[in-house]
Amino acid sequence: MQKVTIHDVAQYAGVSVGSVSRALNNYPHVSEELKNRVLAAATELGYQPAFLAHSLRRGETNSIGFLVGTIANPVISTIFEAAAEALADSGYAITLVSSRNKADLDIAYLRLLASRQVSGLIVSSAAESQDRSSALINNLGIPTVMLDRSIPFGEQIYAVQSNHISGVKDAVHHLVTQGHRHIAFIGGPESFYPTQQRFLGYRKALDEAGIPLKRELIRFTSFTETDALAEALVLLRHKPLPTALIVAGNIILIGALMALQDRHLIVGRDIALVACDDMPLTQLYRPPITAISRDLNLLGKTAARLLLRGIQDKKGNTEHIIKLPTKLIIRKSTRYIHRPEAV
Amino acid sequence: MQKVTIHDVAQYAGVSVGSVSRALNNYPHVSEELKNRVLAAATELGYQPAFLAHSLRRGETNSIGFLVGTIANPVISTIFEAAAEALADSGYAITLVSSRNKADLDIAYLRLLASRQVSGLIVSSAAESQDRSSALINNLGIPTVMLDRSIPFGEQIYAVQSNHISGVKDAVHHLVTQGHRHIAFIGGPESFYPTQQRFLGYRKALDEAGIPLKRELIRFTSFTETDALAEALVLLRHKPLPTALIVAGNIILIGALMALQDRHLIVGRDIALVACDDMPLTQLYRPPITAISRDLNLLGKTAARLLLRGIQDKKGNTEHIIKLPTKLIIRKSTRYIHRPEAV
DNA sequence: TAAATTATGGAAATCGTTTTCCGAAGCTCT
DNA sequence: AGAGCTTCGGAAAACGATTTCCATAATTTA
Repeated sequence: MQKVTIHDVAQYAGVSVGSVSRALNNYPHVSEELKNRVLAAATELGYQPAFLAHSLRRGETNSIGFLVGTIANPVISTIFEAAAEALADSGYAITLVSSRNKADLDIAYLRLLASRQVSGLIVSSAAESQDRSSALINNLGIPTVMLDRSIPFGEQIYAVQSNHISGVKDAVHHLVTQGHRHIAFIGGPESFYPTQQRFLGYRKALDEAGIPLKRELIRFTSFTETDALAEALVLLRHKPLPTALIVAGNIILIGALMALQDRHLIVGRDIALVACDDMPLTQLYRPPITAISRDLNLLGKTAARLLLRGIQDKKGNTEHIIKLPTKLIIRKSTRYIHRPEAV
Repeated sequence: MQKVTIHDVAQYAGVSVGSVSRALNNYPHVSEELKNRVLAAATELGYQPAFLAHSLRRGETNSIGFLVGTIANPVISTIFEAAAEALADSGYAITLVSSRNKADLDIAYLRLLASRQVSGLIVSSAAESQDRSSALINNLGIPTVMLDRSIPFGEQIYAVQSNHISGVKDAVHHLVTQGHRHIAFIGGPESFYPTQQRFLGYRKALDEAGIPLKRELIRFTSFTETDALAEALVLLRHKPLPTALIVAGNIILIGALMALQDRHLIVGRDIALVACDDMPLTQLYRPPITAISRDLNLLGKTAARLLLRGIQDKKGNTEHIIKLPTKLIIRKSTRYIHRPEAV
């Protein structure tokens, strides 16, 4: 299992190293006969071009960097899986780094990926201060796709986003139709783009329905289940109890469900519940939970496609932001008609 | 943002390139003064050694390859997250490839990772024919840790496994204590190591309890929810209905729960349920589901530690297989005492 | 037939580091 | 004063491929 170099192939095939390189890289002015001979020798010897030497000379690594806040989140990992398949089909390998949503690590990892000369970047981190990493991404000069984030100014920076605004608006409208007027909202950090968008949809929909915004029905939390549990408990201890709850985030949902169980509130009977992202938990919960669904697979594939185009086109003549739809899936958790109590 | 090379640093600091390299790599025979001057110049210019050139010369990439069947599985992604943190702390970056449990892709990706000269390998794929990939891993000569898999013969091959046997045995004993005698089992592919181990525990425990094995209470399925649903339905249509069901796999669990809901069977009342791996779904389901739990974080950390040791120690004087415990967490899904009906 | 094109070989430069080898200067220690 | 050690510079080899430059033979085209 010694490493077989291009010289070995050249010698084995009885040709020069230059010819081997030309044959292997589909250069012009190379005869079919020689090409076949080289290819045969290469497979015979099990030759694989040394990645490092190849990349050093070529100046590109055929690998892309993927930065996430955590991969231990089914939504993220599903998106990654889809993107990874598309990228692998195009011959790219992925270096995945997880910053645990720490801004310092975001910076460090971006530098790491840059120093490894990745051909492209997909970023889905959620650290509090996005300013520094945005500035860095701008300076790097590497084609970058942001996943469900607002994008920096740069030329080579793209984004694929979900239409959270219309998703949450649909949900609120649905709740209002059911008779709800005390609709609570709990989401991730206020600085977090999807939270902002969802909250915006929440406000717009309430406004359209002529329902005044009540600050005490709104909570923002970190990404941990325990924090979400604590914040949800605050919400559920409010008198009068909100009749509906919109949970903006799949991790937040876990904390919210814990809080509901802790308060012995039955979903769909004591309180209506809407979740963001349709996952096994929302489908299988008793009762099944109404969810603002989106195609995570499509999200990942689109990100990969956008990045590949960005790597090829040096001129940014493609769309920079792609917005994907959401779809409200109504289930039993919101299907009981709520009769507003007298005030 | 031009690339600044070691020559620039040398010139800027007024020293030779050799001295820069020696200073940066902590070589002996280099004065404090020169070292500081070089370091200052390096930070001043924002110098970062070119990864490719560095690795090419050094012969190691400081990166490890991670092969999974799919990362879109919370169990896998949680393990990955833990391992990634430990590896990153030691300065390694991870190239993650997902084979979608296809044997051909396993082989292709292993070759890819090898050609990229990864320093180590963590493998958690689950393709049907493990023979070819095992042979390949053997030949690669790269330190490798198998995650919850049986290990090939090789010198540099390690594994960290969970004690599924005792876990399932505990579960069966618990069910028997509750009065159950018709205990069904549904798991992943029969060739899949964790399935084999869990099934072994099932058989042993039944044997110890003096309960004969009934073939019609046992189903194996693929990794997809839809297949699991179909197989579970077969099981649940059996007359008489088994009074308890052990589900070996978190994806399988999704299909099983779908089947139970389809048959309008209430978990814990109509049938007792035990799941493998304690996840949000098992904790939050109504009623909460008894689970054979294991510390996924520890699993990942242990794999990373084992691999790092394997990379340093060339002599294999460390333990090659580490077995981690499981713990039965009893919840309401098995807490109703079952009264065996007269036959 | 002259000119142009095609197909190859051979040698060398290049990518940016690390590493080695040799030499020189300075210093310390008997 | 000579031996030995430390500290550095300068040059060059290596890592393994790609790429370029030039030369040469064979073939085609004008």
